[in-house]
Amino acid sequence: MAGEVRQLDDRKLAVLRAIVQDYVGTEEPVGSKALVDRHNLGVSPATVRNDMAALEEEGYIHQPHTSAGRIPTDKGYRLFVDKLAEVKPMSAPERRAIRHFLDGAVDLDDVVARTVRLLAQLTRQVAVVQYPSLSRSTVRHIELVALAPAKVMLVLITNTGRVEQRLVDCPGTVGETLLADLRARVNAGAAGQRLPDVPGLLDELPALFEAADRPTVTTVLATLFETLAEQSEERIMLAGTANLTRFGHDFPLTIQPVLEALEEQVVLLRLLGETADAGMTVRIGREIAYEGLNSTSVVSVGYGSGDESVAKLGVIGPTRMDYPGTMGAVRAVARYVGQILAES
Amino acid sequence: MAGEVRQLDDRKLAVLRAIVQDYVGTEEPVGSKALVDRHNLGVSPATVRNDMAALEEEGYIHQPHTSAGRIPTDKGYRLFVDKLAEVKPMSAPERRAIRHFLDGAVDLDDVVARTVRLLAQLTRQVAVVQYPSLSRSTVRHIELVALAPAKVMLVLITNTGRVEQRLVDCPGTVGETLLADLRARVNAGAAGQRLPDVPGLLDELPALFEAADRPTVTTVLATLFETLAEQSEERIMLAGTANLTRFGHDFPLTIQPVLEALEEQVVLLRLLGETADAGMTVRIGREIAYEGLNSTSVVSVGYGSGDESVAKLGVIGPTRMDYPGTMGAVRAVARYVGQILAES
DNA sequence: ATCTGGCACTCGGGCGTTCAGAGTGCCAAG
DNA sequence: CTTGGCACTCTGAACGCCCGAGTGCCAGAT
Repeated sequence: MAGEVRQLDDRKLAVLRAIVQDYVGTEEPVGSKALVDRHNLGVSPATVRNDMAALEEEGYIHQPHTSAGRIPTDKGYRLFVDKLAEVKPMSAPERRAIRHFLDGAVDLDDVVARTVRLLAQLTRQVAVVQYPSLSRSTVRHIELVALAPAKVMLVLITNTGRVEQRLVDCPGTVGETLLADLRARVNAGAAGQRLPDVPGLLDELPALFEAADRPTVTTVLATLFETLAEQSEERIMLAGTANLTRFGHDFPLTIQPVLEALEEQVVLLRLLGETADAGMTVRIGREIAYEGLNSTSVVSVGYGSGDESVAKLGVIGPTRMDYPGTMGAVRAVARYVGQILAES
Repeated sequence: MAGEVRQLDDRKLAVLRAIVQDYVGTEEPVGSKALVDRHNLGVSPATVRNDMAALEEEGYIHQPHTSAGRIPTDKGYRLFVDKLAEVKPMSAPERRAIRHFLDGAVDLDDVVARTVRLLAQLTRQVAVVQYPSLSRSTVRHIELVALAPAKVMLVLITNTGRVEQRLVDCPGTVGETLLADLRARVNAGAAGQRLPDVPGLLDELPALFEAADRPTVTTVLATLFETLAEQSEERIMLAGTANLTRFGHDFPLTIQPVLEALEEQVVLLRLLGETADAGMTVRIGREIAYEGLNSTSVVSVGYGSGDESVAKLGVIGPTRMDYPGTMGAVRAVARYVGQILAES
């Protein structure tokens, strides 16, 4: 275990930290002289050069050309994030601003919309917020509405305030009494339950109805289960794409695949889905499975109304990002959204 | 009236048309020689040069530098769109592809999502689709659900399949009978009516209830009217932002304000809102009120299930776009979406 | 009156050269 | 192990050059 890290004494780590900080600030390769000038390392440039050579040897930094400064590699950022950086807490005014900004929300859509904008603004990067997921939330109410003799509108309302509706084509005419009966029984069985648990709880239901009504009951239930299970309905919202213009100098090349990725809800969902349930997840450059995002980093975290997370949110930016600041913003926003959800 | 146009005989118009077409194709200023080579105009480059000088005099084209080719101005594109170009119909295979692509949609969200992606793909530009607007559609059903003694969930279902929900805090406990009564009366009065008409039709309603119930009734109705009126809930969906990378050579400058504009739902809504109700609207460059989009053009059109439009959709691209093709795609997509909506 | 070929002129952009500055690696001395 | 010194490398900006595309204008042809 000590094998690889043995090489890196404290000063080398300090040098790496300084390189990351400077590079993030200036966006330019950083040389030995600039380093000792801007951080008081207490040693000479020559010494720093030796350390840099060692760091490069180990693959933490790299120089674009001979006689240019050094740039951190993905591995360098990784070490920085894991060992060298602290999450930077938001300042009190910032926290107040966050709270104030989120407090005006009127419904779930609005909460998510405000959150994603806020996050984009705070981090000056691209923000992604997943809607509170169906699978984690519970049923608040299920409504059945007769629209036509053989058409029923199914409306599912969750505790997170989300509403899903489906049109059900029934095999035959549906009487109002049957509908009322079904509605009562479905709600009795499902209300307050977690969505994935509902099918198991209701599978005896058709047996309680008269044979003639059973086809209708099973049809409605099938649609309900479908709605419950439907992963594809997981929605996300994003904001801050204009911040992509600050990505780098070599423009169109970097930005195009990212824009493409951002349009693929599936990609974003998988991205957020890989977030660890507890704690913050940071993925850097090549660590990201999706190719188009290989030159970006993703900072994501779960948020939720209680102590468990119902959805994820995060930020996508260049690997050269301010990790402590970004992580601080992401964590703070996630907390406040959680509180807002808990209150409503 | 003939005053200004007298200058432009048929050949000059043909030259303008050729310039637009070539410039759109090559993205480079087009000179007199290239023009006669690629279009058989039957005259010499020198003649074309004279015509170009005249066109420039009139402000239809402009040259970036002495001794460069000509580029159409906004005014030139305007003339091209109004007088020189035909909407290019989709080919039969294209139409089939459109239909096929849209036919799989399962609900309104899906229809809109598919439409916007399709449009972005067809035009290789940024597509915008507005959800069928509340104000144009009619009430299919209004559902009231008691969630807690003094909390009622209001669900509004429109004929376009859209569902809006609101939580209502009532001044006192709400009995199930009252709720059922209210539900019946509200639906009796509102079902099938256009949304903006509903408040007028229901304003006598509180008088029909007992005095004790009236506060509850008015509260619920107020929320309902709010929901009906709420313009801010008009939603849009967009796709194809990755196509922005093909905008031009002078990158970040052009793209940033556009990305910013695209994130402002308000801007996009106003943009679509300015679309004429009938026919297609093309706005070019400076004609667009919003500054950030001054170097883009917008092609938009209304779509709807019947003969009247319930919402708008459109495409945003560089002023140098293939107008006939874009207009053809926009028109075709709008038609098919209308049909899909009518069927469902 | 209109078109055309010819001609002189302009200007942008590509290309090679030069030059300064930043940064390095290495070495020998502290 | 650190440090100052030194020679070396390489990029990128600046400069000048020239080619070619394109123009405007004019005089002659139709």
